[in-house]
Amino acid sequence: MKLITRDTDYALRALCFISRSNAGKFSVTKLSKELGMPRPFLRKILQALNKQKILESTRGKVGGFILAKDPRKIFLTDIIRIFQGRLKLNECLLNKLICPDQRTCLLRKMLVKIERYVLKELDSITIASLLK
Amino acid sequence: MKLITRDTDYALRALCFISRSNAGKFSVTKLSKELGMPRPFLRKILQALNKQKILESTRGKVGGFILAKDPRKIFLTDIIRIFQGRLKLNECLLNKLICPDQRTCLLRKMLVKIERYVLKELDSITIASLLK
DNA sequence: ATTAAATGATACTATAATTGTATCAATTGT
DNA sequence: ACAATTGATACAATTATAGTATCATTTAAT
Repeated sequence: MKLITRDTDYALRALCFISRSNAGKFSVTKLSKELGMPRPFLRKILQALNKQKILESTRGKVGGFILAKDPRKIFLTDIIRIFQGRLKLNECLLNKLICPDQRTCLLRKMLVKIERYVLKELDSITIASLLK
Repeated sequence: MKLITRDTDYALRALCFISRSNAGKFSVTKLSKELGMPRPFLRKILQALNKQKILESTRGKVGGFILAKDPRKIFLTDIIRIFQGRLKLNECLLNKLICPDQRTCLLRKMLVKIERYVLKELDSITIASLLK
């Protein structure tokens, strides 16, 4: 039962690192050394962030990645969605419910309530807010 | 990112079913038919509940399982712990943190806050509370 | 006693998700 | 031309989840 998987974690740390050092551009090689993450894995992650317009890439020699957005506008929920798909805590219970009648299933109601809270909280977290 | 896995779900539904029908004892065969769950899997689940003193079993012909506890005293967190282990939403981030300094890592603080809320809510749910 | 139907214990298998690696093509500064 | 980069994508390894199978033991009924 984890909220955040490894790729989300790596993505967050890379984004924070890039944000902090306003140097601008970093290659995967540099970042993976700096952050101690497996290079090919980090590369796949940065490519995904690029596709989703969170990062912007330049190719060729001296290429690399820079932030494409204001860190105040990069939300934790964005990143989670990219690497973990749609945010849902209680998928398995929405079909096969304890109560035959979905409208009255108490467990579902309670889980939905919890989910709403979690999403609201996660949505209040941005890269900027993680930089202290 | 799911809060509740299949075995927890099955366990909850079986416990609710047994609680509702105050008939008392049910064999796995009966329950699996009644609830539409794979028999061997449900069996493993009921055996685990028995080991944890949530259910009580009688062996031999006409054997089966009955509740060992008041449904008001069977908590969702108990069941989750049995099938999904220790309740922790943010394991992966407790070691490899975004911030080098754990004491000041904001993400960790936020996730811990979320976790506390979720645990508190889950802990307010019992089998009895799911019976309407 | 024997048998049928149940659980206890436990090993095994299958599937899916997570966590990576590898490779070939295209781009670009020197 | 070359070296260092990213783009795209296929492949592999590991782990978690979901489920099956089997042999031993217990017990009620015949």
